[in-house]
Amino acid sequence: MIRKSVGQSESDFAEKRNDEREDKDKEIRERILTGAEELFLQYGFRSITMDEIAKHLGVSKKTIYQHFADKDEIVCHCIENHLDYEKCTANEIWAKVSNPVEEFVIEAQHLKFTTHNIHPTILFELKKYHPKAWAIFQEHKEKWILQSIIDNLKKGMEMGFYRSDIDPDILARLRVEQIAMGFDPTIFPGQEFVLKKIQLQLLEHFLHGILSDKGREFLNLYLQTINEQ
DNA sequence: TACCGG
DNA sequence: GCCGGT
Repeated sequence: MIRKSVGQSESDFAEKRNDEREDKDKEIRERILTGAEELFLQYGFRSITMDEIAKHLGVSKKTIYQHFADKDEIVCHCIENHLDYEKCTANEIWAKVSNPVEEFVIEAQHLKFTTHNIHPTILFELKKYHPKAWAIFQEHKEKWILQSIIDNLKKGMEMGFYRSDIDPDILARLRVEQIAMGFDPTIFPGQEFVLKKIQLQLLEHFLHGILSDKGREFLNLYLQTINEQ
């Protein structure tokens, strides 16, 4: 009995120390990922080297490679983190807005905010040099973004903000590809076009194609009150 | 930090 | 020559 309880408390200690080490590992992993993401977003994946990530964080490359197998793994985790974050903010926006038109507008503002200062060729670097991360992004687009836009369109039709004769499954895909197109530097060369202006134009064009009279009235009034603030 | 190999 | 990986 006694031996058992001593043994247990020893293993408790060991377990506790183990937990603490795992927490530390998690912490440094997250630090590496956030640091890398900052650099990637600003300069792109290709131009940022492992040396620069290490220097940016004030750690050695060795430390980084103790936590990640290679650069590709870091890129993939950055993408996953970023997509989780996007899901969270989308849910927060959905909880706050009063109708689907407002959701589109707030989403676009958020997109404008998050894409402000990001490197325009980032998505095409993913496709070319990090196909695994690209696949993660594509799946997110296909499953999650598409579905939330379909939901938005259906809800807007129910509420009478969108025309009743639109096909949500078709137009949701149009909208998804439209957003992607806005990021395509082969279509909109970065030197000539400003990302946020492109996305805003595309959204307004899309919205005016699906709005009912009621929806258009709301949008005009809504944009007016926003611009006054 | 220096070095190798792609 | 550069950069990921050791």
